[in-house]
Amino acid sequence: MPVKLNELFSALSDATRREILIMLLEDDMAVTDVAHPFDMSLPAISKHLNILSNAGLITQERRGRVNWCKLEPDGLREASVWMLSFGQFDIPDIEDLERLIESHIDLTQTN
Amino acid sequence: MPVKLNELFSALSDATRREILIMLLEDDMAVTDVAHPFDMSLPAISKHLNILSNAGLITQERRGRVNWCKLEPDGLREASVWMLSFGQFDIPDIEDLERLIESHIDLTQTN
DNA sequence: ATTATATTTAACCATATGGTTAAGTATTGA
DNA sequence: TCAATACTTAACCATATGGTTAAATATAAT
Repeated sequence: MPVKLNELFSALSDATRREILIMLLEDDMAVTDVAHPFDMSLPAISKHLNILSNAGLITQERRGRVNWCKLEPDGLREASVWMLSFGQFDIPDIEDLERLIESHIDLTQTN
Repeated sequence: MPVKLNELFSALSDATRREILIMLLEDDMAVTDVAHPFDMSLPAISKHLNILSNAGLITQERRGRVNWCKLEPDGLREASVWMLSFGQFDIPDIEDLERLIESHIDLTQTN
């Protein structure tokens, strides 16, 4: 099942969903725990997680009554290939990248 | 003026707009010429071009009565950094990338 | 068996999105 | 000057999106 660029980019276009991805970078999480930091209802978060699943960015695995959410890093690959293949810009400086990875602050841009 | 990830990813989530970007990869184009291959009204294309402009993906420069559209490749950089900094996946194989760049077929995915 | 926990589903709502057609604005050409 | 060209703007419409609350479901704990 090929990743769909529409759904992939659309999933990434929402700040809440990007924040969820960043949280999942740390560790797998239950839905309730994903929801906790957000000023938003649980059903709203549940919807966001479905959108991320459909975009192939996360997977969910139910064990008992908790649904574990796990980052699916391969999901980003297709979009990154699409963008890189524009080839008009350099791959960003590796040190900038490392700095970004170390502190995720720059990733959490909310708009 | 920092690029906004919401607007950037949202702009990229539409197949028409991605096709427009690919067209502009070849050369700058007038609005009418951008619109030509699409089965869609001129105002619709005009709106898409505005969205791409606001996302920083293109610039428009009016000379006389024609509005020239130009790809702004730096616009993609911020989103690519965001994605690459997830760092969980390898930068795609350079040969895959070159193959993609040579034939844009894989870029024109319509969904 | 009953209750609490974890989550999804359903119904609803306001606003955003992507399209349309019709009218408006410049600029160019005859 | 008048008409054609190259757009943009306005008004509208259907559907999508992102949120809500209330009810339903399934598992776990008492």
